[in-house]
Amino acid sequence: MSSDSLSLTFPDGSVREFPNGSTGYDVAKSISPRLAREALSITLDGQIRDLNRPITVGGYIKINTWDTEDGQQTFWHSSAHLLAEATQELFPDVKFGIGPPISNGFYYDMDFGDHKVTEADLRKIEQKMLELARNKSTFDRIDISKSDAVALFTEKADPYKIDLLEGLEDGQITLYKQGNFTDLCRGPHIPSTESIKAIKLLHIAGAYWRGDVKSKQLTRIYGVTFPKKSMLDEYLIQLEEAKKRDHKKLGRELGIYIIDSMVGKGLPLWLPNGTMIRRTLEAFLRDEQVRRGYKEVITPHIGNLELYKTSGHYPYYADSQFDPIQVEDEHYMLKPMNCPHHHRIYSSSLRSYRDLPLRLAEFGTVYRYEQSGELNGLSRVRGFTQDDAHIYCTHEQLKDEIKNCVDLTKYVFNTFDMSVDIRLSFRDDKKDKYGGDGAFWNRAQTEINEVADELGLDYVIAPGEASFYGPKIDFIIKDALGRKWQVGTIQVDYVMPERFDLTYVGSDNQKHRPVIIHRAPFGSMERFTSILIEHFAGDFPLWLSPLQIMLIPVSDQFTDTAKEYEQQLKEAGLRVETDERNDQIGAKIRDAENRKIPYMLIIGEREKNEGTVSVRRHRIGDMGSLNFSEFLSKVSLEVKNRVNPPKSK
RNA sequence: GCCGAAGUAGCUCAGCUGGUAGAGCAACGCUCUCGUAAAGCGUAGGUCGUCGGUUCGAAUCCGAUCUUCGGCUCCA
Repeated sequence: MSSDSLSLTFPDGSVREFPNGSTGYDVAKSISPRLAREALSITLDGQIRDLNRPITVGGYIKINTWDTEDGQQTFWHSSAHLLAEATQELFPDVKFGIGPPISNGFYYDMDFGDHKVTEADLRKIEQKMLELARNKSTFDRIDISKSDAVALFTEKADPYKIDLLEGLEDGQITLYKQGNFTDLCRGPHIPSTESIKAIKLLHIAGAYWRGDVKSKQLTRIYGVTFPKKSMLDEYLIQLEEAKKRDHKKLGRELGIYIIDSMVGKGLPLWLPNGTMIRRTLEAFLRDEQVRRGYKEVITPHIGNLELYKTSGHYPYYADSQFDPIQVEDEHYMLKPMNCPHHHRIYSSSLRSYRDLPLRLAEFGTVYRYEQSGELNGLSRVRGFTQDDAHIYCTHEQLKDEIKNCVDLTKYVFNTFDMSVDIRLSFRDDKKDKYGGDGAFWNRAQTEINEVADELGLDYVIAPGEASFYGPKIDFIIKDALGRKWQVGTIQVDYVMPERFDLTYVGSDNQKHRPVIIHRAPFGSMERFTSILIEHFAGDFPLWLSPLQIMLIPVSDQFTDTAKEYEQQLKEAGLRVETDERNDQIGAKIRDAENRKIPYMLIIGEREKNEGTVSVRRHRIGDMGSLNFSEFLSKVSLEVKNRVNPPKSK
């Protein structure tokens, strides 16, 4: 290959030669004029680059249009610059922080001085952005020396940019300029503001500079942009749909839980319907755990402060615990976790290697002080119940036990057809964040990694996300609004056995240290329930639904027949009610549909005579008539198999 | 905790620049005895989150406070 030409490999595997110095635009144009028109950037060997930047080295190339994630990121990154330009026009004294693209749009952190940004400001900035976009300004890349860059931002009196520059090396500093706005930026950007056709600034938030609470709090403006107006409309409709699934809204409408200000912030009260769901979930997991050799225990809601000094949780997590309670001469803590209690159960008798693994499980309620601004419905609370268990095992048993935990966790999520992301949370190099011996840590991380590979898990490794006593496998799920929540977790712990001096007698008649696995498939019953509400949009599978069947007599002369069926269904273990109200059936059906009751049985003259029921399925509609006994066996099977609700729409 | 926004009937919301509150649904009562997403009529329900201030007069303006929501920070 001569230096005058470039060899580019395309996603379909084809390889083509281009003159050295060709731009992404040239390449796109050689494929089709339409692609050239729609291209936003290219990805060359995994790196996103400007469309109009000359390519000097060959490699794997992708042309990024709006339809690709890389294309959207480029688009939104440029949109952040447009937001900054518009803001600068309207508020010339504003200082700029950072403005990256995010998974659904972009933001820019800015220092508005004494000005408080309002909704009205957002609308004005939006208008200015649209106006500037129509100028069709190009995004121009400028290579600059560090000293020139410092001089430029000193002149602009932009302290945050100068702060950023301090962390950068000379020789790799670039600026991007569009219209009258120049920003320190590594890029890349779309060719011109022209393609930004629809803009919505969504909300204002405070954000600390560099994420540090001690730094100045800047004003963050979130926005989203699209190349077509219709896409924005569609996006806004989607947002509305997501809000309809919000567990805080459905939680109230379906009588699942309330948060009462007199009881306290972050302290949910489970209503009868919610309690039914939760108890059913607990029974589901309890049965599965019994099958897998767990023993259930019960421990109190408080514990002596000494317990948490021994574990190291106190004062390590003092900031997120409720203050100790003084009783006579002693101090007690509302328990922030269940482990220490379980460790003491382990210690309560001499353990032989023949006793291991010992798997102690508890639906244990814990209390943590969460900052008030962080509380959120059932997702983030101050008192919650973990489906906790601690597995005490020998080192030889560890990997199999981790596998069993992964298997159980996956079984749980599969039951609900939920997709989860798996994260291996390891430690980073901030040593004081973690307890225990470094050698134990390395061993535990290696073992977790090996298990994940042996099971063929699809995972990402997250340094710095470990707990203080050990690395973990975390299961992460997204809520209706795309926010991520950690649900299940599996943690390997070599630290607590040391701190609590846990031992077992081995076959060699010597004392040995067990290893502990902490695990919770649901994580927290509160959070998991919130995720379930949003996952099913309130349409729970039959086995979980608080009320499974509503009997609807056509008029009150059929109420007796309905009540007979109600009795038989109850005896079969189903949750049933008869709607005896003096309403027309249309109204009763509508009411049952709104309450998201899985089955409605309509009973009138015909059914009474034939011994049948007319079956209506929530969201599906009339399913015709069945003999009562046929219906009973159908629903019994549906409960037994934990069938997920039919998907429509 | 910090930044921003919002609190009017059980729920969803109206109430313009100050003249002491209004609708729909739900609830309750009566009538209708009804066939797959809303029958008709009527009744009751609010010291407008709370406290203070301005004013002849405050749901409306100002301050404080509480709660909730969206973020930030934190998360064993």
